[in-house]
Amino acid sequence: MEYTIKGLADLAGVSTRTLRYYDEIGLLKPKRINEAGYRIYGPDEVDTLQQILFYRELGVSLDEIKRIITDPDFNPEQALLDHREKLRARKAQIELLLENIEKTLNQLKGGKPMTDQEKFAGFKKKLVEDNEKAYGAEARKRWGDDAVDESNKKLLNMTEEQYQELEKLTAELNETLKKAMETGDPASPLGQKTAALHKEWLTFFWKEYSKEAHAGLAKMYVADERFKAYYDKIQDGAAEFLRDAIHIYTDKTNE
Amino acid sequence: MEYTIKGLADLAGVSTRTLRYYDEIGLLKPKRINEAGYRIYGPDEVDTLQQILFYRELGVSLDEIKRIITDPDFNPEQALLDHREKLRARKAQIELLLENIEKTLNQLKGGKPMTDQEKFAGFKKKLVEDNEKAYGAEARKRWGDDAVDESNKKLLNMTEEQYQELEKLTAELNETLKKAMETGDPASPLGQKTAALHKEWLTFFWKEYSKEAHAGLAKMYVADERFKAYYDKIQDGAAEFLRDAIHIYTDKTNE
DNA sequence: CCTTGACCTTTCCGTTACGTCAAGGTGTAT
DNA sequence: ATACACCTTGACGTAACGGAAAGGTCAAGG
Repeated sequence: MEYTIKGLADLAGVSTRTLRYYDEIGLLKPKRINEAGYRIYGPDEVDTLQQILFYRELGVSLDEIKRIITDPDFNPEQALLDHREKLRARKAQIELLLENIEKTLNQLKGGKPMTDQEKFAGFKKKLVEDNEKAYGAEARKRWGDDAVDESNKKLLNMTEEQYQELEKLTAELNETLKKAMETGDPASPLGQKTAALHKEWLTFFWKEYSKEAHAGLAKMYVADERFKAYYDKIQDGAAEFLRDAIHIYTDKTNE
Repeated sequence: MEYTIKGLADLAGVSTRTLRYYDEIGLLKPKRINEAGYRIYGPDEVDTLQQILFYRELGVSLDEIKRIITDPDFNPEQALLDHREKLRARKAQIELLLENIEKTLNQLKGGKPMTDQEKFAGFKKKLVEDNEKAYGAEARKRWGDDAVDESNKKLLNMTEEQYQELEKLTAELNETLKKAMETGDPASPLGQKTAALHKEWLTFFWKEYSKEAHAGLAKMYVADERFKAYYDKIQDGAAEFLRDAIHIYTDKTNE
């Protein structure tokens, strides 16, 4: 099937100006030009336009799209799989915004107030994209740790200030844990200060604190390899020490 | 809570440049300017920015947003309800695109081929918006029948050509129906031609044709007030006549 | 006290992805 | 033969910022 410029434009729901522009920048050249100078598009161009629109829909710049689809290694199937992932992420974002609306409506009707943070949940589209790019170890090499940390911070929806406070608290926690381990006793004042700091640290991530959950997390610190490795890097046996300290801490405040 | 420009920017996930621009165009003025000339934002500005971002997310121009939120009749709750509707529509559009991807992937793997129309299903975002605006009888007054017809055509995902063919066919069907009714006999050649034309007309909307479904639709034409009114406007009793003609037609080709 | 470094200001030019004329050629249905 | 709906190439306009220049402000640390 062959199309004139308006035929293809109507088919795809874009303007003829758009198709001429795509021709101009070399993104989508017509299959041929007829005697009268008209642009004639064929089946291949139809499929390419479909791919272009998928990328455009996802906010990729035309320049980038051109780079991608003219790449000799371009794999249409993989591209579609990528699109699917992105679209699912976008769907999730919309669901976040819908939740946000429900909360805001609730607040308007005299329900519980929202924090300023919550008011902007779901809007950080670009940041989510950045995170996607930054995902994985390879990203750290390509953009450096700073970029990845930046992205994480944004994902956590924190202000600069809060993030710095978290960093400080993390450092203090690790420092105190190290010192406490020198005493060798999880029940010692330093050991218990570590547990208290850990509770404070947790409030950055948890909406509500409960002793049970805290104690449960402590157990997991030893059971889960990833957590264990993180704490053992500070000092060998740190995960176990922290677990014990937390258990004593949560038991103590229980009575 | 008060924020400096970067504080609010970080909170909302926008750039400071964006906030300065919003100030410049009068969309979001800071609560006050301090002695040093710094922009200081308060709680009201936080809430306004949230509303702005909702509208922006939905593709409303900043000019339009300004008009909306400075309107003395502006109702924040109604606005949120509107946002919710739009977001749900967008979610539906994404689901359409996801279906499109599945189909395209299936075709790549040697599954059944897609029509060129299908390849662009889900992309007509602007057209869907237009349709939303054009929805309801009031819209016909405001934009005229042409605009609404245009929108309908696009929604049906037809090319200009196909649409013209449909219009022609519709006219021919109505014409033939009128003439056939003069004979008074649904079984007459003209009556049967009407039924045949109706079948052809149906293929514009149905993916697959079956005599049973066709006969069923004919019954509905009489039972459903809306359909009955449409055909009776052509001539009184037209719905019944067409139903009978179709029943004879589908019975005949049955044997 | 003085210097850093992260903030803040205004001004101005650049960019992307087209929309919108303008001025003219083409194709075909009546 | 004349509409009328197509097509062409310029060329200018636009929205919503990004980014750089040139400079003022402020809290923290040596």
